[in-house]
Amino acid sequence: MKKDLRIVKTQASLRHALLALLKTKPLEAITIAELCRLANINRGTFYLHYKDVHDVFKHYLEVIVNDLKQSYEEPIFKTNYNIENIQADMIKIFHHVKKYQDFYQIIFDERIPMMYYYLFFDTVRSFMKDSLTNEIFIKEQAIDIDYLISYQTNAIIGIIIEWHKEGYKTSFQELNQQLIAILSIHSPFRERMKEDEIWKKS
Amino acid sequence: MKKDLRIVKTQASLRHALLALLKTKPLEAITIAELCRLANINRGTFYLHYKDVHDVFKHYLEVIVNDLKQSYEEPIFKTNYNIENIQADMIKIFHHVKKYQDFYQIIFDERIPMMYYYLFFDTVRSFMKDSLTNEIFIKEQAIDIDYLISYQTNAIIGIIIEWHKEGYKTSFQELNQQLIAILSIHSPFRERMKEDEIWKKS
DNA sequence: GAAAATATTGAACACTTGTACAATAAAATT
DNA sequence: AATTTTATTGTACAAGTGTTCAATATTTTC
Repeated sequence: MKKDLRIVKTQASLRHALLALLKTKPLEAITIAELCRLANINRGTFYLHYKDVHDVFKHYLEVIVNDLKQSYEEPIFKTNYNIENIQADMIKIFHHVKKYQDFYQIIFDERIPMMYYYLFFDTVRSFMKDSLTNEIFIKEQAIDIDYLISYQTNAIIGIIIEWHKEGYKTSFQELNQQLIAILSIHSPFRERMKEDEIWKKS
Repeated sequence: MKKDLRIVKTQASLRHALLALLKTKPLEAITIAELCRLANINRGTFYLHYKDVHDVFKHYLEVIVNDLKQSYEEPIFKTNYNIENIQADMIKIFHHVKKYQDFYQIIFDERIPMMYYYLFFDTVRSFMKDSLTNEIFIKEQAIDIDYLISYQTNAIIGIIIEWHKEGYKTSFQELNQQLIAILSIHSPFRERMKEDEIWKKS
């Protein structure tokens, strides 16, 4: 069985209409009615395929997220978890966000529902999980791996939030430099701990 | 000049009606029309005070956020940035979220706009800023402090997101234990770096 | 307490939303 | 090419949205 051409045509028409409208107004201002008018689709037909305008937009986010996922298929030698690998992984994310800046500006908009944030979060989180799960140092601690991964994931997204609030002015190379610098100090306690160690040894 | 009693009465009435409705249905399902019916307020009057239902809900979030802020007024000896202070600071946040779990369940709901997330983020961020700005180790590096603070802030919220997805089953004491454990390994690179250091010294 | 100021009301408007259903059109199947 | 299947349409409906305006009610000010 093949997919009904009418369905393909209807959905494509609505998606294209959404892209067109996004050039003139914010996502939250686009109504189902005007989307259907522009797409030449009966409004009743809309509800046979989508729940709301976000449902249509979600398609594009899935395309974008798949592009990000695909960039992680590249065979990087990941036997050891080190700063070069993390750097290579995270710069991909920054590059990706910059590439689709127009979309991420929508996704991080304060009027937009959290669902897009979570979709992005879950995607980045899956990469983070792949990188972390086989590390021995975690098993030594009484750490719930899920909390650790969410901690690390959201930290990275925290940088992107700051980037967003800044209007994406910083280049993604510079952003990557910032991340490396932040990771190099490891945690706010590093200096203090070092002092402690020195003190203990003296 | 004093505040008009009619305004006070109207807004209070709408706010109370919202609380009542929240016990029966999710925030996103509450319409302006039914809110006004329950509050005995003319729908036209609603628009003189609020833009939408979220605008009414925002009031409660501000009350909650102020409660969190107030808990940071407590005089804690913060001359040195160390793990005990961070522990004391962050356990407050977890305790706070648990205390207002009913609200944070709404705030982190995927259907709800990002605005609440940002309001919470900005609040936690301001605490983080106070803790970090005077640290010398930052000035040594070429780190944009804003990126570092947003990184740290969102990392903490990442734990809360995980908590939320889990249904707040974990106790906030246990959650705090997790945070301490995560912070103790500093970063995923710590073990690796240690190895490097050992290697260099041998 | 009277006058001035202003918040609230009710009614109306064009518009959107979500749903239902029979009629129609277009695709897939044979 | 004829038949079956199903997606789309047009229409209708009750409810919500956002705005306007004159009439009314309430509060503040003097």
